[in-house]
Amino acid sequence: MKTDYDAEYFNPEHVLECGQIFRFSPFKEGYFVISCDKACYVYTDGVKTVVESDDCEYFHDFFDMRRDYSEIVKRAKTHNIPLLTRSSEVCKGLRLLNQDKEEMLYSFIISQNNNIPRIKGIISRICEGLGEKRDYLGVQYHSFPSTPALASAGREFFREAGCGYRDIYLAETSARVASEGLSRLDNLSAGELKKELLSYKGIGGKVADCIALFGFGKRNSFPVDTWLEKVYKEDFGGTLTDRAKITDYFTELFGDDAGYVQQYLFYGKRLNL
DNA sequence: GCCCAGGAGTGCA
DNA sequence: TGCACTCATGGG
Repeated sequence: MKTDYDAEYFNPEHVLECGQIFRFSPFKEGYFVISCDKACYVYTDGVKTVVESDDCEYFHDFFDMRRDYSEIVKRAKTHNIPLLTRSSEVCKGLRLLNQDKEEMLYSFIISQNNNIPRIKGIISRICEGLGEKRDYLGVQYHSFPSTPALASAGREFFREAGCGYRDIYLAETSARVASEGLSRLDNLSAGELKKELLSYKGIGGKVADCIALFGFGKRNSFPVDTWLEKVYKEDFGGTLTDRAKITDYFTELFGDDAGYVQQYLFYGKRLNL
């Protein structure tokens, strides 16, 4: 099955390369994208962006197609911040994905003090070791492992997958989630959710904000990493150094658009716009 | 060899 | 509470 969308506010490169997802790779005229145990092929053909999948309904929601991004871009420009204006215009095809909670939880624990190419490699090896084999369009891939599979893998498995010192975080947190589930995180406000996420081993402020934003749809979250620290200093003239306070500054400034703005700024800074 | 990467945990004042 | 130190690992 395939579904096509207006390409103006749906650019696969912007959506995938902006750092919110780690399981995708160039494929034919576009990208092969994996989420949980599902896969799709996404590419742009002229003025249309096409999604091919066995579950187009899932990926319709995954790519956040019910939301009007022209309004988000319009509001971003009203702040008159040069980097944000440039980035939201050049990257107006960027969309925030609605990703799986558990996949985000484990993926962003791995992301701490790490670089994106290596994060992708580690996650890929974990999926190959513990996930289930799948096939779509002749491509072999593995599902993201279930929490029980992760919990029974043991610390040494994660070390061999290249996680480094984060091995213990994954072992402990997956064991905890295996025993108590994640339903305790449902129906919480963004503030309450972050507070709860901070109680897991390996989850600090920045990672909690990423999980809330990408996994729980808390679009008023604003993760501050090394790139956003640089944006804060160079493009907002900020003087604070505490990341928690910088996060507060941005969330108060951008409110319910904070998460979208954060992605425009993060990706725009990395592209040196 | 150095510095950096979508940082967080720990110990100590 | 604040702050320095440490933690694997691969790329540039």
